[in-house]
Amino acid sequence: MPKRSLRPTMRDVARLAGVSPMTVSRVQAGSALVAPETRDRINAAIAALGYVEDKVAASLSSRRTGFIATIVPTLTNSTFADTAHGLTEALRRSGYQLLIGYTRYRMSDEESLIRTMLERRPEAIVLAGMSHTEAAGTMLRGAGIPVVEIWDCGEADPIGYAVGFSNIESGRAAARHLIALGHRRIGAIGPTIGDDAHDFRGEARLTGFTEVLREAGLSTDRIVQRGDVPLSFAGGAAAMAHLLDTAGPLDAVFAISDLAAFGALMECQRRGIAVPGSLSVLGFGDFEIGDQCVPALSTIGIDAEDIGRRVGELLLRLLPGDAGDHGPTPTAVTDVGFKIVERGSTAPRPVST
Amino acid sequence: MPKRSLRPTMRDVARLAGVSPMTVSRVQAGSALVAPETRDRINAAIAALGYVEDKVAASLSSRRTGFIATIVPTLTNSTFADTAHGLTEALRRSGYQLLIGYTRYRMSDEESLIRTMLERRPEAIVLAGMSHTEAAGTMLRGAGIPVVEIWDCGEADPIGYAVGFSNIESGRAAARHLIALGHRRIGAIGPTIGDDAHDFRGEARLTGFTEVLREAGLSTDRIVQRGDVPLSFAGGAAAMAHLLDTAGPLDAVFAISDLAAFGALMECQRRGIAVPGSLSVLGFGDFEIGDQCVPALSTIGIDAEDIGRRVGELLLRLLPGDAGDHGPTPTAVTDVGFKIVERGSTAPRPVST
DNA sequence: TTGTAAGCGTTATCAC
DNA sequence: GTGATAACGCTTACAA
Repeated sequence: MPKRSLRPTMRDVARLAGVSPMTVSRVQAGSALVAPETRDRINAAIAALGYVEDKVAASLSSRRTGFIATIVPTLTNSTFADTAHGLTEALRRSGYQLLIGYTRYRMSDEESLIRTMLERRPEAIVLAGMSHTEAAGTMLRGAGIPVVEIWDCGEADPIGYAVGFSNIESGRAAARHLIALGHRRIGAIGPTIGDDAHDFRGEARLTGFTEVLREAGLSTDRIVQRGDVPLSFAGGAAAMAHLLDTAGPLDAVFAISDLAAFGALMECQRRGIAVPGSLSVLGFGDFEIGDQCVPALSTIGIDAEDIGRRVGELLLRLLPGDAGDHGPTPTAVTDVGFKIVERGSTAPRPVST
Repeated sequence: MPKRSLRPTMRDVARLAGVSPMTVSRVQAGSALVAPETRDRINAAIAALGYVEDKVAASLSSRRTGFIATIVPTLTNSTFADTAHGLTEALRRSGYQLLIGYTRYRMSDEESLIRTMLERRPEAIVLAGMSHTEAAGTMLRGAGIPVVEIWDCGEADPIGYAVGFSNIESGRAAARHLIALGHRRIGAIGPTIGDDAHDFRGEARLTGFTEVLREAGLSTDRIVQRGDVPLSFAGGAAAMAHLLDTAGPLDAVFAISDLAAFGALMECQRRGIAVPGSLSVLGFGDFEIGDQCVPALSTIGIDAEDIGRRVGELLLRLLPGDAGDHGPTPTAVTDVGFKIVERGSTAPRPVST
């Protein structure tokens, strides 16, 4: 029997207002079935005591925590932060609370995070990617709540729902675009494939890219995978340096992330290599930096915030809400697509050369 | 009386293992006071049923939620994401869970977020800045849990603890640095001061900067505050364009964030203005991008991740932990300081001119 | 080493 | 409109 709480409880409020706890509970829940005077008296008591509802107890009793578990690879990358932002905004007025965790791109972290989050009894779980450990898959399937996999779709069946795009297809599109510009000696930059740490989506993009190069009869020798997951500025610059030092003449380079592409761009700048004059650089993700740098970065555009927003709308329809009718049953897969954003870092291959 | 849960409870595990729920609870808590065989039997039952502990109930009963509430202005900015990361890492093995919320730099959002988070009964609350609404201050003081204000310190007394640095002093240091390089016609870039949306820390930096300019007898007319909070790439570029268009000759510019400084740098590049040849640019924050761009950005360095780490260590000492001795009582204020990082975007004023 | 009893602060349910 | 009662699934405190 723990020592009595320092904070006022609903009982304290009820006592002060001269009603039963149940009536206070009704006021908290915004029920209209309370007499206006009673409500005022209760609100006065709440203010007087500085009462703050205990949602832990409320959650246990009502069996609704209002938590949405969200698991992403990293927070440090604006992409997933944007998605979390979109999700938060979509959920803003609904009273749901995001429970955010990140995996550092490690499957083992993801697995333990899923368990930890499930212990908090979220009403839904949102996580990046379609690849999980076996134990993770079992937990997700047995969780009894909506599961939404994001940032990828099209290749495999989702556990529950999926909101994303085809990473493989986006990689293929990148390759086709560079080929269409007349480039032939094409390179690509991706991260090292680790044991536990994986950027599955970046790898899928590289896979699609490689496929198209091969189909076009072009060499895939200029595809480098080096640097820690996730590849950032410095990793992109280092990979570019490696390409430049060892791969011979080069027409164009695709990086699996704008961060790496920007690093590559800066490496070119440092070496006095004209972009796009003598080398085209194509990024991925449409990060804000690509729009601002000089030259502006051509990229494959993904609307990260929109992914979050759509997940929020999906959840609002899936979860029992006070809004009543939630429309038709949602489809399992939402493909938000991608688009090629042509800016200043890509150009047709010069006629001479 | 809600419908019986679909998930197995501790009772189910206990029944299957032929023990009382209390013994299962002990196993979950990692108590050594359980016979090895009993433990094995219970773990087998847990695995067989796919039992996942209900921390909602555990929290209510034990009065320990394991939540640390964390409120930052934005997640989209790598700075606060880094701090959250540092905090998470410091807390990783302790079993505490971050409850992250962001205010969009709005005091009203902060206030409602504090209330929402307090309802979840966190064991500590961490939030950016020392400025809060009156109601927020009241809630924080009455919360009965450790309060840690971060990213600023030195000017006011913290509610509980503070981990940060003096933003005013950092602005002063920025001005002194540019003056010491010989610059006289000095500008600065900050965001618009909104009604509800405030970047108090950025404003404080600008205040310190302005003070020193004034003390040195230099004009403060080149200090522009425009663009939405928080100032990012595009805002910095626009402010730089404005300065260049209207402020006449300019020796150097300080931006209250590296993001804005990078935008300013790119604007110069677009206009063919040599940096640092004819204009020095100084940023703030030591974001990764400043280290990678060309020219590399001189900046005021703050170790964002370290702030989070220190908060985590502070909390570990403050909170009742299984570790027993937590060392001496922590001091109220931890100043992590800042340092001037000289890179390629600043240079002494050319002798001629 | 294990079990019993009571209760954490709220809400569902049903009676008044 | 309002209240009494019984949970929600777990842990504290103490007994055995």
